[in-house]
Amino acid sequence: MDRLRRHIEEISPLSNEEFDYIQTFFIKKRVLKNQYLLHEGDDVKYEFFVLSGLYKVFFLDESGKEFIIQFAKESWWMSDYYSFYLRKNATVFIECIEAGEVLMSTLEAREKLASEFHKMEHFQRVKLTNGYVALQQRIKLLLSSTPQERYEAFSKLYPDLLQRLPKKMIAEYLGVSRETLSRLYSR
Amino acid sequence: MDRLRRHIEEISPLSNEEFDYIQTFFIKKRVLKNQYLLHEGDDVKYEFFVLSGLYKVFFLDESGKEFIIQFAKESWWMSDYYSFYLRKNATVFIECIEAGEVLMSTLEAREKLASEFHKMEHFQRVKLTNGYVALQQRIKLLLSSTPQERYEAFSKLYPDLLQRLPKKMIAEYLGVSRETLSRLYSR
DNA sequence: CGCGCGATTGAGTAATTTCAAATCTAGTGG
DNA sequence: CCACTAGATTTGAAATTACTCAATCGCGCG
Repeated sequence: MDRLRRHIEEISPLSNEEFDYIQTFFIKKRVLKNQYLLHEGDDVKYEFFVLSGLYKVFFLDESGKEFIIQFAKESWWMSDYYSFYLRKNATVFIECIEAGEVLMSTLEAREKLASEFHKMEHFQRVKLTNGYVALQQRIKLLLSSTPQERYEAFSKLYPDLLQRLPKKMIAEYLGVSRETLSRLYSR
Repeated sequence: MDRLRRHIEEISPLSNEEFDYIQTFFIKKRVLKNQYLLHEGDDVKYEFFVLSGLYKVFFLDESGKEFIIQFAKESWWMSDYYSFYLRKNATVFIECIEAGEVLMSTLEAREKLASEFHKMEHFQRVKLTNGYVALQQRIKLLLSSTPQERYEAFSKLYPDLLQRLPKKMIAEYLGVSRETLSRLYSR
């Protein structure tokens, strides 16, 4: 829980009482390697805050090919946000790559915290702002760059994930086949 | 200004006094066809709220090829958000496609409104949430779909823009060449 | 030592891009 | 009203690029 507190306080400092209360909206869960936190078709009851471990959010096209929407490491949030906010069934999977622990919380919890504490609404707004900007950067890359440039951008942005992830998954995140990615190194 | 009020009140109802105050943070500007609201390299002083007209946010790669990040029509917001929030120089252009009017406001204004009114912070958070989800949907499309599917998704999502935009620009938004897009129709 | 998984390599194929030319369209001025 | 121009769209053909499929390699683990 301490990680959550530090994470929120980077943006909105909290009193002990406040954090004690906020805490009650989260449930801790241990997650094993290869375990699914969310499966296509499920109700999306929760979003997750990563305490430890590594996870991927991905989907499959009709032919079964896999595409990774996001990775999530320590102090990152993840869910199928489209379905979470719109209360639809999940269109994506969340799978654990490295075992660890997550905090789970519901949409009701998120909204209640935001409405009761201006601070928390602010925190969420700042996080979403950063997320929005990051997604727009990724769109720019997907639109305009070669596999080579995508890989370089990824390496610069997430040098740690480069170490922790099989290349196959990086390829699925970049939108390139693993063979093409592999051939980049040889040049 | 009325459009702005209605837009905010879809999410956060306001008293007349509140809106009168909020209004003071915006400056109205007339924009002519082909006029630039933002040019690569500029300070990004403002974000824009579209009262009328149609605009595109785009960038150029090294070879001068154009890619469109977003369109903006009535009641949409636009800026180079990366540079706006991080106070960097613009990496994109904003150009007017159909003449109209916009409201301009600064980062200071946005932050001040958010901190003074929980309501406005909430409004911004909701907008950002929707934006985040929309960008994630676009990423899914860019990763996994053929030009055909992208075009169909665009048509379903923005049937009105399909009418108002030259196909060339739609191609630049979808990340396909205009020739490829053109060949889709003939089938 | 051998199995299994991920990564690499090779060859052929499919799809899109690029470049060039032709066609079409809307707006302008005579 | 017509001719003209600029821009957009379409079409054709060649070139490029990444993909697919298959086979091989490399390494860690039982």
